Amino acid sequence: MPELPEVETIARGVNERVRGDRIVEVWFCGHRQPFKNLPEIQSKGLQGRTILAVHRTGKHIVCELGPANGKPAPASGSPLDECAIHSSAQWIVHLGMTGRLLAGPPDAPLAAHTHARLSLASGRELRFVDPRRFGRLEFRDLSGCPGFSAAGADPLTVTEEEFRQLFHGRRLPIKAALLNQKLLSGVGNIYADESLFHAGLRPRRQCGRLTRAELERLRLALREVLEEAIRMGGSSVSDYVDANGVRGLFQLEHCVYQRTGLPCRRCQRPIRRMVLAGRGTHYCPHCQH
DNA sequence: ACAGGCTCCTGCAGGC
DNA sequence: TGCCTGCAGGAGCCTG
Repeated sequence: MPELPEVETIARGVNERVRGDRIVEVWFCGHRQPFKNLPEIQSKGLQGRTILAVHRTGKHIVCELGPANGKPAPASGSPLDECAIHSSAQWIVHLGMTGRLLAGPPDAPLAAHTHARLSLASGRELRFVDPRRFGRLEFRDLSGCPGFSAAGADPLTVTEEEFRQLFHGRRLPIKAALLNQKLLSGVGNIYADESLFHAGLRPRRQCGRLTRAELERLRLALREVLEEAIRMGGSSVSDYVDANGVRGLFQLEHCVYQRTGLPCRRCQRPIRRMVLAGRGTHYCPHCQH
């Protein structure tokens, strides 16, 4: 399931391949599910636009687009901020659990559950594939509404003070809070479990009762785990692949996630599993307090 | 306002 | 072997 590191990896890969390319033709399959606004609106909106840049915001992939039938993209290498200023529309992709965004040759075999195909002027094709259809696609014309921004703080850049404020006075378990995208954008089940292990905190701890030192340990653990996972191209559990269709390696580094009954990498005692906030939750009862 | 539970959806694993 | 059931989960919605 794609979380921040997987989405970051995909966004970087797609950006390298399609930046500066122009959308020539759009094909959507008829399923209602993945479209936040109507496929006809998205199709019409996307056609003829140049992809200025592709980047990650929370768990969303944002394609910054130039004006309809407008000028070609700015020279490559120009900073993203500059592109964002000139961006006149966005295509926002959320991968849900099983979504893939692939940039490849048009004659690549068509995967089952392909919901969108964007033909590009270079001859490449950008495809959105999503078997479980939890993913979402949205087109935004920025002349009519503001650009997309994640609801929560980015766990890679959130400061100590901001982080503390997010959890202050809340009574829900820290694991549930980490999964709440309105607080932090980008953390999902894998990295919530892994960061709580590295911070030595039990997932059920009430967030309002964590000490200042514990919260800071968690913030740093979260950042370290996410940055390391990005370096390794993400975690490939389920069927995650990057923009090239290549699997990540961070699943080999997991300390608790999906390691129920296996020995803890630190104390050798068995990892336990429970259900919390409706999610499978993995922890070491000896190393986490 | 907040917290918890249900729902969507499909592929896969396990049991019989 | 083949069928059936249960489980996995992000996020929006509903309820208490």
